[in-house]
Amino acid sequence: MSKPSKLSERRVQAVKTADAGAATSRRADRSAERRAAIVQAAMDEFIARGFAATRLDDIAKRAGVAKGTIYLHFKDKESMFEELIRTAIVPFVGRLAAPPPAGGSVRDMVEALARMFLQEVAGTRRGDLVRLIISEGPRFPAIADFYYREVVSRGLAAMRALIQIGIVSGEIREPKLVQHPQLMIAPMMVAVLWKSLFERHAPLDAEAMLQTHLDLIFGARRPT
Amino acid sequence: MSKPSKLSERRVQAVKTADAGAATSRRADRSAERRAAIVQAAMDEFIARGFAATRLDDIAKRAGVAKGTIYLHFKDKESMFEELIRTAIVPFVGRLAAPPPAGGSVRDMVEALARMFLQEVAGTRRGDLVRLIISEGPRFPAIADFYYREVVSRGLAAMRALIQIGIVSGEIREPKLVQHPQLMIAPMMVAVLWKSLFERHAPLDAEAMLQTHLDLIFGARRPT
DNA sequence: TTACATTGACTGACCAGTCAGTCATAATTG
DNA sequence: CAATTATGACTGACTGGTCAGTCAATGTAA
Repeated sequence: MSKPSKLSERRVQAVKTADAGAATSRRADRSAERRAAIVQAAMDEFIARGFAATRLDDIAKRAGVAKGTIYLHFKDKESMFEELIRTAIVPFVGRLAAPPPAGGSVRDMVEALARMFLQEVAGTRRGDLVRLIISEGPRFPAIADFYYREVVSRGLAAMRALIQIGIVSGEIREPKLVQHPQLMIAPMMVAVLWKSLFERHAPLDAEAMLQTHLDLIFGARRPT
Repeated sequence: MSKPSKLSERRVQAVKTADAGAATSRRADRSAERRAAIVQAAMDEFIARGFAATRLDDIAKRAGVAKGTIYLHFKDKESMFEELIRTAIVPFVGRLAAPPPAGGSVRDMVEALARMFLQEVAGTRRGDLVRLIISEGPRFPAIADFYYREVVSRGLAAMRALIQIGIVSGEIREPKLVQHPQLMIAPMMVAVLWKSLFERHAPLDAEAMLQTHLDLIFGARRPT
């Protein structure tokens, strides 16, 4: 690149005058906005049509941008798709690791996690994202790998830890459960797919199903 | 490919001899064979690549047939896909309805069903078919409808009936389960998807998981 | 020979990716 | 500060390749 000697001063000035502290020029702002629009539009299109059937022209139109602009931000359709999904997953990983909502009982903790999941994933765009990953996973091993590493294995590990605690404390009677944390997650998975595929055939009360599931694992709640 | 002049005589003879009486001409036979080859090839390609990314040229090549031949059997790519999936599902529906393997306990019946499912679906081409339906369902509502009507609703109804019996007989303690037969199926679903997506990251012992699942619902087995 | 099945070259629509040109903005100069 | 020049983000018409679907020619059974 070239000498950024005076440039930096200018920038600093602009910052001092115009904006609330971030060191961004107008151009960079606009560029970032556009990138965000493209990401949003691409997400919608890929979810609606899948990778192969999605046209970059449609993404561009939806983002209010010329097709060429897409190629200023992404190498090609394929890497755009992969980067997109990675980007969408990352913030969710934070959620998984961050809040160990230390309620009293293991059941309460599991319930809180599961509710959060149902709330924020099932029946939302994120749910469709899960379906998209299931769809395209085999053809994009990089994505399947990433998803396994960042979400599945972590999620299962967290669940396994909770189960372990539950077994030690006596809340969970079935010790083999620790070997199959997938069993804890399975109904949530089914809920996500159901909402995405069959909701209009037969609406699913995921909350009620969750309660029944928890009753199976922790024993039915004593009616207070 | 050279002149098969005598070959035809041969064939006719073969038919007269070997054929078990069905009134099929040589032509009809060949046509049926070809159709079967196309169906097989198309299934493989669609499973491997999804609808949009599958090329009819590839299907034709794999089936050992010219592309035009496909259009003698199917109207176009789309209806071919739909018909294909319908055809693949139908025989499986028979299985669902047919064998009420009247073992003694409900647990044994559920276990038999689940094992059959794991054996014949998880980790096989049929499992990939399930994944394919999940993938393309939203873009082929006709297929999602068909699948819901013929497989999902029937499967759940059958499971619900079993659960009802289990509750009445006291084998199942949780009465709410009858409202959520999906809970019975969920681990099987997860097993199918797991095999298809994550088997190479972490192999899943679906049989063991099933046992744990059944123990959760029916209570742990008394060690004999 | 007739009637039907099969073929594969061909067509036209479609679409990912390119690039020469435009123009708002940033930097420099007076 | 205004005038001038440089930059690079952005555009969209264009290209080359791909692929669903067609059909005239050819092969095969009846």
